[in-house]
Amino acid sequence: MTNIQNRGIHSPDLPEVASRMPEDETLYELADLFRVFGDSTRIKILCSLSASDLCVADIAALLGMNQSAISHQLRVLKQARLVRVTRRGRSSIYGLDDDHVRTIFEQGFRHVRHIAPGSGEEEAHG
Amino acid sequence: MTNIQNRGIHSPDLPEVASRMPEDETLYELADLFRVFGDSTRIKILCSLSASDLCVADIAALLGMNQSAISHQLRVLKQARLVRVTRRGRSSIYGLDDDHVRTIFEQGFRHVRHIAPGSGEEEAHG
DNA sequence: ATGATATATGAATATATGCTCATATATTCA
DNA sequence: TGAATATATGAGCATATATTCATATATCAT
Repeated sequence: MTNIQNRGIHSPDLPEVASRMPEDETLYELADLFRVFGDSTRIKILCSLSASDLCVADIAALLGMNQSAISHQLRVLKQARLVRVTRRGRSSIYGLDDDHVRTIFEQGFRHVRHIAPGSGEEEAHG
Repeated sequence: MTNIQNRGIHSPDLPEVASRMPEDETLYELADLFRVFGDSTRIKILCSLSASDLCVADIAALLGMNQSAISHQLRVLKQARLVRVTRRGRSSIYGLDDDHVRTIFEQGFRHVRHIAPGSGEEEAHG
């Protein structure tokens, strides 16, 4: 029989899918958030801070990078509300802003390690 | 010899932090993973696919973008193992690869909803 | 005040990346 | 077979971005 397999819109679910899409603004914010995680320097910084609050010089020393680069990236992280900063004398002490950061981080970790979420214990890097 | 407040390494935890840092390779993979989430087009694609498996043309129609752009991004998502593809006739049906994707995605959602909108500097969306 | 230390920031640059266009590949149907 | 449809891909361009360098700002010690 002349069964029409594919013409125009292919999935009958498409209107349903469209109706379930969040606001564009929300999706942009989401992409912005993940983009901040999507750089190895920032990942290393977040990973360090998940272990302990640290000043800029310590982070730079830990990562073997220059102070300016770290400071620039800390600004990005701060603007994204992923880290908070407290002035302490001459130093700025940075720390993770909240536990969402840790959670997102660890989910990504599980993914790259191919470990099922919510399964057994895992080395806490934070 | 007066009291030395800060010289060289500032945090006594620094060696401990260093010892807890994962392998560089792992951190690069983690950044690579998040970078894939860090684009609004790919986020929209993932969001669509979290509702239903879809062919390329449907995704393009849904997002109002041209087929080539979507295809290029689907390749990125496939290489990152965030989506899987099944050939069905002339169409390629894409779907989320596993539930990690959904979980990471939803954690991000919680974060952006948790942050008070408009309370910080924001960049242009891309 | 001066000098030393710690961090922040603007400009410049090199690289990365997303999109478009044109085209190639793959599949279905007449 | 050839036409039509669906997707994939390479090249080129425009934009974004991560780093470095130089320098500004802020704090502490003398």
